[in-house]
Amino acid sequence: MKTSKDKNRIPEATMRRLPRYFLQIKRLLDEGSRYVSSKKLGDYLGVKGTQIRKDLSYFGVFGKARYGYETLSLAKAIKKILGLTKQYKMVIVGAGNIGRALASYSGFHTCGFDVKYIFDIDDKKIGNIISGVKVYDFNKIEEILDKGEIDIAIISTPENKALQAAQRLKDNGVNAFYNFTSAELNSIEDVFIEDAEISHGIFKLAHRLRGKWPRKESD
Amino acid sequence: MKTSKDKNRIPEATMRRLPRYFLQIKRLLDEGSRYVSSKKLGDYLGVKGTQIRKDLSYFGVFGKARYGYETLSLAKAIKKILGLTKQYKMVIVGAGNIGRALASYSGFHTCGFDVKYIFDIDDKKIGNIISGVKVYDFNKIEEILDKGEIDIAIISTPENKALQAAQRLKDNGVNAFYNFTSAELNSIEDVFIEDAEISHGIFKLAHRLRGKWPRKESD
DNA sequence: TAGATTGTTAATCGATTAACAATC
DNA sequence: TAGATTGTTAATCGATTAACAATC
Repeated sequence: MKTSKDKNRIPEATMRRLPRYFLQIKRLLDEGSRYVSSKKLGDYLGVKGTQIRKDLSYFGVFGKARYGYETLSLAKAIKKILGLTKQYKMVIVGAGNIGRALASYSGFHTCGFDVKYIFDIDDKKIGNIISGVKVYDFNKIEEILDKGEIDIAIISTPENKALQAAQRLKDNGVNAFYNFTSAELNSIEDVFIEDAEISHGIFKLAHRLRGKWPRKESD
Repeated sequence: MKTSKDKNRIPEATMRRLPRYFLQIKRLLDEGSRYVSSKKLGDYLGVKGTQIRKDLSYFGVFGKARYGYETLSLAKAIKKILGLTKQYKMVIVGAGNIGRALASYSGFHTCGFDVKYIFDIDDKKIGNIISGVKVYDFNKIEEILDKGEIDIAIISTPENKALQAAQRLKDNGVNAFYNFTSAELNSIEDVFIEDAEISHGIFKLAHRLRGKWPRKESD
């Protein structure tokens, strides 16, 4: 496991907030706001102004005293930080309920994430078209994918197939995984993993409902 | 915003790990393991043994020196902590791609989360049955729901409808929300909110692919 | 017993925030 | 100018982990 002890490393907490900053700034842009202060942006998101200024300072993003941040250039800066200036090619592995929903998810396409292939092992699904994307036989994946062609794989298989699927994708040159199963993919070396297991969130809600605190992570 | 400064408060970071502990222990139970050490459990999850022992100590969960933790009683303890000993009644608001996938998501039902109603405002969807659950007219929600009947609402509407939908649900006695939209629901007072916006995760992956660090949040 | 593993303490590390001089 | 807001420093707060006596 390659851990960077880089002094210039971006704090994880900052990275968790950045997508929310980005989406809120896009909303402000849509409304025609030209400037936004860290205070005002923070109020929208339940974050303190100092926090936002500090987060942005890691990236050398500068506002103007008295005016705040220019929305358009801030949006561009965060877009660059988040790596949204290039296109990403994705595959979805597992054409179940979640996989199909993700294939149709508009948020990917509008931000430069293109689903190129969907894979499954079910003959009834292979050959189908989901949101304009064809379902291929996962067992023929080596014939279909060029090495290095795919940037990100979404894993939406049954839990007990997730690890072997991800490993096989890695062997084919994929090294970023968005994992929607509850499987632990930690054992795969030298790849990026983002977990998005749905039941985790509902467990946390259940805990808070029982215990009655706190309302949000950020509280 | 009611923020507990309780000294006995469970750290957020602990709460984020607990669901993963729970699922891994269930896997171990399925394999027939009767005991597991904090070291071994941690190795499965990429977490240090001390971390696990500390997390569990907040809840007064005790292992046995030399043996570790008894899997069955540990599973029961975490189940209780997470509030999974009771049933939760849910509604899904928005019968789009994500809403339909969630209605069919087996992870909810098997853990005691029951989807009672699905709501939408589209006449073409109202009256349909999705995974055995009927789609109702959101505009008649007050006639359909008894106050206090519903524990958790899943928000899977378009972004620009999310806030008003959640507010209307709150007015009908719902005070926990699992938000799958990118809308910010912070402005609703005195409710529990868990965000699960899909694009946030893919943004973080894109950032790491660009910058090449770090592989996982936990690294 | 011997040794593996516990729960807890204290040290370290990282993230948040109050305070404030600089500045537009 | 006057005052709002910035970027940064230093203090605080919270989370992780090394160390270790206790214990099964």
